[in-house]
Order: sequence, then structure tokens, then C-alpha cells
Amino acid sequence: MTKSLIDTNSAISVDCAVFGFDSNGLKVLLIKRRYPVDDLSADDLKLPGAMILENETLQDAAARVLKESTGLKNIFLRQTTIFSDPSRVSPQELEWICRYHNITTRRVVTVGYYALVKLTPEIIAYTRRNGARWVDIDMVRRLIMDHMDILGNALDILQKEFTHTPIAFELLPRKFTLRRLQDLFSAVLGIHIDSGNFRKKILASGLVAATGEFETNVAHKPAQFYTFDKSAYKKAMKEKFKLYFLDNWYY
Amino acid sequence: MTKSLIDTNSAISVDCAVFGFDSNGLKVLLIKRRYPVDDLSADDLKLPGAMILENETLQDAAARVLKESTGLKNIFLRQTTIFSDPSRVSPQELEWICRYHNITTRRVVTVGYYALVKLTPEIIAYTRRNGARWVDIDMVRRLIMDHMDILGNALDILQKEFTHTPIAFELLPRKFTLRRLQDLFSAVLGIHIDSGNFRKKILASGLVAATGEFETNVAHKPAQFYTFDKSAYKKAMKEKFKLYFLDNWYY
DNA sequence: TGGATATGAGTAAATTTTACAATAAGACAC
DNA sequence: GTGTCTTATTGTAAAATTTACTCATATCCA
Repeated sequence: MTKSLIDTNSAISVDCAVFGFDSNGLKVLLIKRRYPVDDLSADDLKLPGAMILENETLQDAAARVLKESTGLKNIFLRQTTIFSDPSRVSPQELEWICRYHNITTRRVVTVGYYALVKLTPEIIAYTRRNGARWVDIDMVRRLIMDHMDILGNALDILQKEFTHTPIAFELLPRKFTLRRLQDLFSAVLGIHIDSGNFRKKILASGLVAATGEFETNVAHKPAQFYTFDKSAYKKAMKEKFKLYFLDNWYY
Repeated sequence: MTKSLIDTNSAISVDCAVFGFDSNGLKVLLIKRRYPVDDLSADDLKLPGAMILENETLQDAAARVLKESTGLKNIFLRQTTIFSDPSRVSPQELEWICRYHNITTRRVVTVGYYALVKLTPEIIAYTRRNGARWVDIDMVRRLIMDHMDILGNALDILQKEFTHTPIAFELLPRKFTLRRLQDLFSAVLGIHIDSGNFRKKILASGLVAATGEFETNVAHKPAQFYTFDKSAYKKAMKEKFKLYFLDNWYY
């Protein structure tokens, strides 16, 4: 029987890659490290995160982080991967963590989450007041500890999910143009998309409904606004089961 | 700043859903609970698992579990989901865990893994000596704690991955007939597959190579053996990027 | 030798994808 | 108002893929 090498003094944290989409592309929410010690600068950027509390699930903890950093409840939130490398937190960082949180722990294992937020002026104002920043996904240079890995992993998973489930709509306002949806896919997947064919595919899916409303004050033919038809999606989920083996082996 | 409600006395465990495939279909490896206490029967079935050690990553811990339960190294192993509900372990179960492992902990958070094993007579013999059993996936009735959830989640993820990545081959011997591969897809996805079309698709993918060897002693036209061409897969990965939006929204 | 059974090749129709062309509708400059 | 610019939206023909079958083949077994 294994003796006391078993680790019973781990703290578990959650770190959230919060994504938003605006006219400039895909953004991620970053905050600054607070309560610096020694060489660790207060300007270092990180993903929003928290330690889990004694009577909390990870999902709860992640939701709490989201509430604090964006002011929003009921955000789309999914677990990604656990980062458990014993050396992911340097002794110095561990000291900072223990001091900051007023705890004693030998190790911090973190669970990655990603969240999708509909960017609105209110959210942007809220996050700004909080000292958080929406950073263009291509512009993220350095994050503390292994947060760059956590973000990269979240992005990989986001891409994969984007093609399998209708999560794109979580990043758009309730009413959106098909061009906007196309740009979103294009930004997230990093590919060019033919708008005629995209439109056909999306409309054929029956998952979006025309509103009859149109853009105004645009220097071109105004596009119609559409909404995501959640009930149609649920219905389709039940009925269809499409086999798609090798199509996607090359991912 | 949050006070000491932060949980620094969690133990972290891994639980592995180990899948195998034989002529009767998809199997999962189950073991019996050892060192029972009170009402907790030694006959209760569970997934193989372990507590993580102080200097171990989760992946290491899962690999260790696999080594112990199957004797194999270098098994295909993937993280699934973390189960962190504070009440996932009843007080009684917690007592059992603490006593069994000789530790003190307030809570056990577990990380699910799934593993894919090529079933061979040696493996079967090894696991049998270990008191483990390969149970038909449809025949699993009850497992301890939330192991049923962990298994179900692993199975969901297995199905999804099966259609996106060539993990099927991890469950087959090096040389296999296309019929065997078809039966595997059929078993895992729970669908009927047309063999003519399946063959065409698989061969067109270029991911399997004919060996020139054939079955013997079968009461029908002998089928050829094929092998998985890993290099072709890697090559295809680099070159191709197939966009497949809505095909798979209905999953 | 004939029957049973699964392999493996093939095929035609239906469907989907792809790569474009063409038209439409507003804003804006003049 | 007229012409231009820009994107929306519709359409279409060729190419590729999927689907539902048919048929000849190779082995074992009675």
C-alpha cells in the first residue's frame, strides 16, 4: 500500500480563458497580477482565476471568477484540461500565491476553463473598471506561469468545438448578420470562407431565423439580421445522427 | 482577499476507463474494491484508479494505474473530465479512502481518463491474475461512487474522438481486416455501417495499407489484413485542413 | 459437389461541395 | 439626380462525394 507520498496538500485553482468577439476579431480577457512580491511584477498579465473553496465544485469556482471579472452570470463555460506539472508553479510563484491567498500549500494544480462572452459596451466598461483588458488573440505575448499553455489549449478546444457545436452564437449578439457570423468563423478558425457558400450552408442548416430587420447606415446593400434558433437545434440533435468518419481525421 | 475557506486539503485521484475490443464488442476493465470497511462490500466494482503522489503529474498517475492494472506501458491515454462535486464521495467512502491509503483528507477530486488497449491473451491473463474483469460495455450495471458517470463521460468522449481521429487502431491488433475495423466503429458508435461504402472510405483515406496476407480457416472468402499507416496520417494532418461546419452540429 | 457466407469490385442515382458569375441596394461624391 | 463603391444575395454549372445496391469470388463444410 502506498504510504504518505500521496499528495493531500494540493490547492486546486481554476483559470479561465474568456473569449469575446468584436469588429477587430477574437479577444481574450486578461488581468494584471495583484499584490506582487519580490521580482514578480504587478504588471504581469494573467488569465482570471481563483482557488476553489472547500464546498465548491470547479464549475462553481469558474462561474465565480466569471462573475467577478465580467459581472455576468450564466456565461457559457466549459472545462478544458488540468495542468498538474509539479513544477508549473515556481517556488517564488508559490510563495506569492500562498501569501496572496493567505494559505499554505505545497502545490497548485489548475483546471482550465474557457468562457464565451457577448461583448457589449456595458461589459467592456465593467471589465475596464476592473482593470482588465480585452486583448486581441494574436497580440498576447506573455502570461504568468503556464497561462500561455492554458490559453493555447483553450483556443485549440474552442476551434474544435466551433466546428461541431453551435457555440459561435455565444459570441454574437442576439441579432447578427450572416457576414458577422462568417467573420467570426473566419477569425476563430483562421481560414478564408466563401460567403455565398457559407450563407447556403448556414441557411440550409435551419439553425438561424431571419428577422426581417436590416442594417442601416452602411455604405452597401444592407444585410438582414438573423437569430439563432435554439429549438431547431435541439430538434435536429434528436432526429439526426450524421456519421462523418474520415472527413475530419485531418484536423 | 479570500480567507481560509480555500481548500488546501484536497486529495486528487485519477480514475481510468480502460477500453478493449474483442469479438463480442467493446469492453471496459473493472476491478473490485479492496480493503472494505463497514457496509462497503469488497465485491463492489470500480474503475482502476489511484491518488496522485507529491511529485507526479496526473498523466503519470494515470500511466501508473495502467501499468499496475494491465502491465502495459505506453498505452493510449487521454484526460476526460474532472469530477469535483464536494459530495461525490460520501463520508463513509471518504473514511474508506483515508483508511485504505493511510491519509487524511477532507475531499477527493478525481480526474477521469480513458485508455485504449489492444486485447491479447497475455493482457487478458494478466488482468485476470489481478482480479480484474473485462466487462461488456452494455453489461455494466453499477459502480462505486460516481464511477458510472466517469465511465459514461469517457464513453461519450470516446465516441466523439472516434469520428475525428484515428484512435480506432489503438483497439485493434497491428494487422486487422476491414471487417474488424468496421465492426469496431459499429460497436463504438452503435450504428449500422454498409461494408462496401465503409471499405471505399477507409481505402480512399489512404490511412491503411494492405499487407498481402489473408485470413485462413474462415468459412467464406478470406479477407485481407491491413495495417494502419501512421506516416500517411501525419502527412495528411499537415497538408489538409478540411472545414466541416454544420455536418457535425447534429452530434 | 453444392450451399452458406462474407469479401471485394463496381455502378448509377442522388446529393453536396466548390468556384464562380450576376444582380441588388444603399451611401456617398459630384 | 448620376455614377461609383461596396457588400448582400441569388444563381449555376462542374466536380466530388455519398448512398443504395448488384454481382462475381473464394473459402469452408456437409
